[in-house]
Amino acid sequence: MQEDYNIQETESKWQEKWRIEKIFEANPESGKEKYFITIPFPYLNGNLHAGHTRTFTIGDVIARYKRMQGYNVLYPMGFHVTGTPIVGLADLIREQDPTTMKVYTELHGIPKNILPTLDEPEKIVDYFKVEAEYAMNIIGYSIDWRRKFTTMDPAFQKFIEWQYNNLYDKGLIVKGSHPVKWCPHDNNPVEDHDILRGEEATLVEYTLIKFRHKDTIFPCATLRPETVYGVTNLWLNPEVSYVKLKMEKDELEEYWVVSKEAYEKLLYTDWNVEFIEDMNASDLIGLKLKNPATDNIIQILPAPFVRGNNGSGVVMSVPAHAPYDYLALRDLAKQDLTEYGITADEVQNIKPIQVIDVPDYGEAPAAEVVAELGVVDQKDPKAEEATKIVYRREFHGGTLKDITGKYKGMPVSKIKDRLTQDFISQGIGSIFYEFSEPVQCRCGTMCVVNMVKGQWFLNYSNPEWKDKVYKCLSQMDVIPPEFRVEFENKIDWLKDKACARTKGLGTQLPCDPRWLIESLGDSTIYMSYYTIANYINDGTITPEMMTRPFLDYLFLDVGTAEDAAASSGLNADLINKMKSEFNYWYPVDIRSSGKDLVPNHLLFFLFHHVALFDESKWPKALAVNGFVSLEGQKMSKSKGPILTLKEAVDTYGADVTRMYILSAAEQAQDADWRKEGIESARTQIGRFYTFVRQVVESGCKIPENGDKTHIDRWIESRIQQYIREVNIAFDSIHTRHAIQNAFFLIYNDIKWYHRRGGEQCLTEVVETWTKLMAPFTPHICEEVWSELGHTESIAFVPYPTENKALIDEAAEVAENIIIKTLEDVEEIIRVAKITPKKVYLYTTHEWRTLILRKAAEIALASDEFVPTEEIAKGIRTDPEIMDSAIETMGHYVKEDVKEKAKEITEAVRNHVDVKELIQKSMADPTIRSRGKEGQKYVQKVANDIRGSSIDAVLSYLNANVDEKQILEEAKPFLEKELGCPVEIFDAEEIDAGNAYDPEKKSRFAEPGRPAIYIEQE
RNA sequence: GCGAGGGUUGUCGAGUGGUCAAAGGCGCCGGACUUAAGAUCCGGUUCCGAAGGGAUUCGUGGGUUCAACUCCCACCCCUCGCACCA
Repeated sequence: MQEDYNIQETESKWQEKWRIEKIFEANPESGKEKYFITIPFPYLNGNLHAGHTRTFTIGDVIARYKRMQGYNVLYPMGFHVTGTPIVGLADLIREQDPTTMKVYTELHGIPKNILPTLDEPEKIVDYFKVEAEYAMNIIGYSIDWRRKFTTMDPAFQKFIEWQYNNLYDKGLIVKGSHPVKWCPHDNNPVEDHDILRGEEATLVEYTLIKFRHKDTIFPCATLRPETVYGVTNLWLNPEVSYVKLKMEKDELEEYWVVSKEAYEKLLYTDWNVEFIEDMNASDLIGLKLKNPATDNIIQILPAPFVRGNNGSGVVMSVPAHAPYDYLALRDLAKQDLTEYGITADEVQNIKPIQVIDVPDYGEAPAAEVVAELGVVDQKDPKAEEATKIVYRREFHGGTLKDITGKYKGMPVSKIKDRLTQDFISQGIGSIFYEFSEPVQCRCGTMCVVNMVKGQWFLNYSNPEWKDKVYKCLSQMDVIPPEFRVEFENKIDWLKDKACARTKGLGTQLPCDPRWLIESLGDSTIYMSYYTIANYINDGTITPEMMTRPFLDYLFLDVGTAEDAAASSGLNADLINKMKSEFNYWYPVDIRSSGKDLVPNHLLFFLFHHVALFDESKWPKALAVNGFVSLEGQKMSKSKGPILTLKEAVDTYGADVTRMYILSAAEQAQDADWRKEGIESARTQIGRFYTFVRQVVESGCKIPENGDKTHIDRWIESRIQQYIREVNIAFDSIHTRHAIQNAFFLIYNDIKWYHRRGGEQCLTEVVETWTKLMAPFTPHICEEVWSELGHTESIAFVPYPTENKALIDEAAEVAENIIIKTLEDVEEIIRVAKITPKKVYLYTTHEWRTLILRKAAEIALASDEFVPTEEIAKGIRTDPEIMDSAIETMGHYVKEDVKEKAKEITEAVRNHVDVKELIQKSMADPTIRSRGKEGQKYVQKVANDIRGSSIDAVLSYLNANVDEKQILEEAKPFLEKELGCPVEIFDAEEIDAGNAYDPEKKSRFAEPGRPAIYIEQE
């Protein structure tokens, strides 16, 4: 073996071997179970970076693990190039934009003489696809490269056309309007990088409720449409300018009164707006109108807190639930309103109308919170706080009251969309969008929300479509499981999505070729394309052959092979062969991705699969991983900082990079890439190699007829635990936990084994260790594996599984006694600051073990006894508890579980109570003869068992170790470690007076814990 | 604001009711080895302690329990997403 492990040389050696032997080119094999794993293909507007490294490495490690488990694994890769960023990058390069030139030469590592030549999108794609493939090879990904493609390949575009034709025919592509951030000056949508101020702004959807006075509508914008049932009056601000407008949409023609600012905003909605006249607020205040939800007659009152630039400038007053309204009414009751023709009675007679039931509040939550906080009036800053509190409480805990009719009992948090839709269909509501904060374009103009009309949409809001997606999701594994609710929320949240563009690279929309298909359409079902991409790349299939009958037959089993053959010109047998390959690989077994893609790629992946494919082809599992930052800083492709995959591998090597990125954080968490961390990973790899080299050179092997020693049995037992943990961790993609067990913990035990003089299991243990690490660090493991005398690639060697026959509880209990005893002696030496001349160990009296046994017996004899770790399981499977849990719902579940847990715990405790233990113990003459000493120990045992799990006690008793013997066996080791002689006495020798025990330490001996006396120099 | 995740010992992070002063890595300190450095190995790393012990800790404040890092309530803080951008 090499004296020092040469990373670069060894890694490229194995990569070359893998490539030449084509071991990762996956073809269907009948009788062998397949595993199809995909990760989202990278977008090629830069080099692969640390974020890609993490996601792709997770995919590769799973692929390698599954391969070692015996699956036929397909791990393919393609390149995403559609959309605007690549076009934008080409523009920036052509313009020699300084930031871009700097970032792409210095951080993306593009040579200075090459970058300026990448001035067209196609050149950028051609450059980066080569770079990306190179990078993925030098890090050792086990990809089947015969299946690569880019989304601008003509054949792939035919595939996308086919997808959209099918979606269109199913009625899932529709025309409609949607709101965008818009600059009135540029007369264009503003993208995020065009925004000067308000980048964080989001579109807020208000419900507009139409209050009517004769033929004039006063539309109120609200985020809480349910409160319309509690409206007592409307508010207008006498200081604000109002206008009357003629509003037209579809067949509708209405007259609205809104603030002047609202008028400006309405111009960009899908209404036709015609200015009629200016209105004077004073003339409007006092008017009576009808609440469209309740038909109550209410009045318009003056309010200074109403802002013209917020919503429509017309505000509903809900004093029961809105502190401002409550306060304003209270303030108003003291004022003279005769100038508006409003009598004092009219104001004073207004009573809050409760709409929402909230726990802990009565009829008027707003009034209660106002009183609680001591808010003085509507100008008091505390009014804002009161509003927040009421809002939060009502939103989370509130339900609707009888007054809302058919909505009675519904939670406030769920009602908004339904109510808005119902109001719209009844002609009393509308939707109105507004920014969450002002947005200013780079040109200086304030932006508006513009409703773009006549746009093509994917009809994601379609309830039947959503239901199928829910169904699909419910049958899938989601890893980690917390993300399931995230997916459910996003499915719920998803509305129709514009799917056509005019800019960027892309495929023409077949139903309307003036448009390009939005680029996310490429990343929905392309995994199916991988299953035939090798035939496209080798020229068997040309783009012209990608006809609809062919693809329908191939992927959807629609039509016949003959039709498919006739339209494509392909041989029918060949078509059937491809079809069987597709059927072999599909569905996708797992799709693993960064969490940023949850609300888009991953969601659309599900939508498009359920829309097009048969249920048997729906994906099986989703895995989601966190981001990567660099030394605490967020990465940015276009501005930096960024660390490319290639740079990482060039500096540290593939194995180190792989191991580091997967051990830096657990899957769902964000990882921070730190130089310090990866450098330590590098030394770990070196340590691994050095250790294995020593083992190989020493040639230790279990002798044919050799008996295993205690320490051999111990290491074999320990290794089984790590094997089990690693497998469990793999199945839930806990890569960090897997590496902890497969590398660090195992290594620490191997060191201990070595230190204890173990050697005959070393080769066996090191082989297991190598196999466990092979998915993470495949190059060094291949190298070591061949050094260990194997000729086959480790990539297909069966992954270790737990061998229960090798678990040896007695060996572990015995070894723990030795470890603990050594630690105790060392601690005494340290604390007492003594230099030991000789160490004496005294094992315990049999009668103490007897007491321990009696305590355990008492506990175990009880019918109610449940070992601690079983308690939780027992509760979860108790049908009575589950029933009541389902009935009571929510947090009450936990109360029940808690009660039950208490009962069980109580039972265990009561059954090893002191009294019973004393009685049973004292019935035994051996113990009784010990008198007070015996009683004292009974007390202690009862206490210990009560205060902790008795599992440890049980395993000690089960192991039934001879302490004297195991200590004698470890004596040479202890003497070596302590650097002085060690002598061990058992209780019989002590009783017989044959033990040296000048300080009577032997009486402190307990089961599993020998007493210690250290003689000083 | 809404949704999701998270706040643990110098640091990165395990840990979901008892065996927890709390795994493992890193850093730091000390020792062994070495001509030396690195690597490697051993020990320590909250505080106190001349015998294996004790005290105080896990965002903040309350609560439940014989027992809480772990359960409940309230609050504070951090990260991500909120749409036509991939």
